[in-house]
Amino acid sequence: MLDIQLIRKDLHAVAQRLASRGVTLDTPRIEALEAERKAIQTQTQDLQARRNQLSKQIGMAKGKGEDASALMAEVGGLGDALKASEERLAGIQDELSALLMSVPNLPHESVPVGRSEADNAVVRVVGEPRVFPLPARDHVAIGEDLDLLDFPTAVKIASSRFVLMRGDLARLHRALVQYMLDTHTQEHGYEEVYVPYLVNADSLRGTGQLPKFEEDLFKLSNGMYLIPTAEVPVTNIVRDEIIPAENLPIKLVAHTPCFRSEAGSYGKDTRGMVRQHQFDKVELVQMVRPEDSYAALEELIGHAEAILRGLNLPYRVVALCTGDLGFSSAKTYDLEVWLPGQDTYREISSCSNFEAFQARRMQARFRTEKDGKAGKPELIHTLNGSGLAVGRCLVAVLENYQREDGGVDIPAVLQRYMGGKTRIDSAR
RNA sequence: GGAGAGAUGGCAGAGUGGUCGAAUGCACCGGAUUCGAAAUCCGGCAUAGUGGCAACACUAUCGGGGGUUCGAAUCCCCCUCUCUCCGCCA
Repeated sequence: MLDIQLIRKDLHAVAQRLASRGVTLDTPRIEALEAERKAIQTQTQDLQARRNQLSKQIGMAKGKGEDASALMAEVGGLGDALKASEERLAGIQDELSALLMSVPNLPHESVPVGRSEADNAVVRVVGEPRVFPLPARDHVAIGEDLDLLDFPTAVKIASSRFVLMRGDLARLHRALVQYMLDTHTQEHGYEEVYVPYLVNADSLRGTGQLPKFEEDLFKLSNGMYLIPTAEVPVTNIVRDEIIPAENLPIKLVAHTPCFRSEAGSYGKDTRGMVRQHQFDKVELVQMVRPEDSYAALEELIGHAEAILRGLNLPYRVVALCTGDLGFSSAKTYDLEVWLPGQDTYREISSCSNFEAFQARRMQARFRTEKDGKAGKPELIHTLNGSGLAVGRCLVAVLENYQREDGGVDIPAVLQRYMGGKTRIDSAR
């Protein structure tokens, strides 16, 4: 959510910045609503003040045993006008807040201006794609030939866009999780948290998935939702909290499954485990002071990169352009890993600075002390990034570490989580 | 799942229709006292919003939502959560 004060003060500048992401703000509607809100709110409050004053007089008169019927008649005359005024005000405020909740964040000034993915800026390229003597196979062929990757059975059990992994592949998946968690907790200073995988609507509103993106979520019959990312439960830890300034920054890491309905993505990435209804992710979340958030974003993308460097996977860092930014983000870097089987870079992590956008929705604040005096609560800045998407990372390992004999080498950093194994061989 | 009790300021806890945004205590902040501290005394101490250059004024908020009333922390309805007991359970 944007700052309503900013919208009141500088509506056209806000509209201009939103235009760079391809969003049109209905400025005449907002201006009209604001003007009416101002008039009606003042009128309502005046009427309420009058009612309160008269009611108090009635109380005093009755206390003294005096007749209060004249006063009661006067305040009775206020009733209809007050009720109408209050209802009108509530209507305007509902409309304004609905409008405000559906407005995306403003892009940071450093974000490249552009309309689509094609306009994103490559920030750096790390590692060189390995050259294979034969055309590289994709992870589906590799995994199925090893008898460790099974889509048909997953379809039988659940539906399309689910996967079943067996044996060493399932273990390699777990090894990736362990490696990521250990690296982030032991080397990057994150605290590991275990969180609910079901969340309520308030939490989803807090991080920005609701109200606009309900169709992307799995909703349960009790009104709760399966989490689409650990960002939701982890970031909402600080919802409605006032954090002592000395506790910042807060750096949390969580491993969770993620559930996405993938509505509207029919036909995209139908082969393999790149786009699934259920996948695991290790998620990094930071809550920081506003002045520190852009430094924290650089740190965050570095932490995600460290995993790929440790696995010796080629990748590149991309700065999303204004038109490609997510709803809540002010600035996003994507991490794209090289997939030899697809002969392309594919997104494996997304690191974003939301500035105060989520914090304002969540009322997540911190309190500073100035000269020993408690200062006013101020909104924190929130960030998060995948560190990394586990399923896609597994795909990258399979495709980059494939052997000509059909086996897969196990990256050196994962071998300790694989009981010392150095390669996965066919069971056949 | 069944039965009962409860939710009030940072904490504890009063308040059951009227000058209640809310007694009192603790905690916290400022001052007095002190060489300094403790103790004591005095004062302050919620959040959000609206109008205003400002001083300030007004409005809303006693778990959440709705209702009754001139007036609701207080009465009524719905919901959520917490606690106790029973049942079930990894």
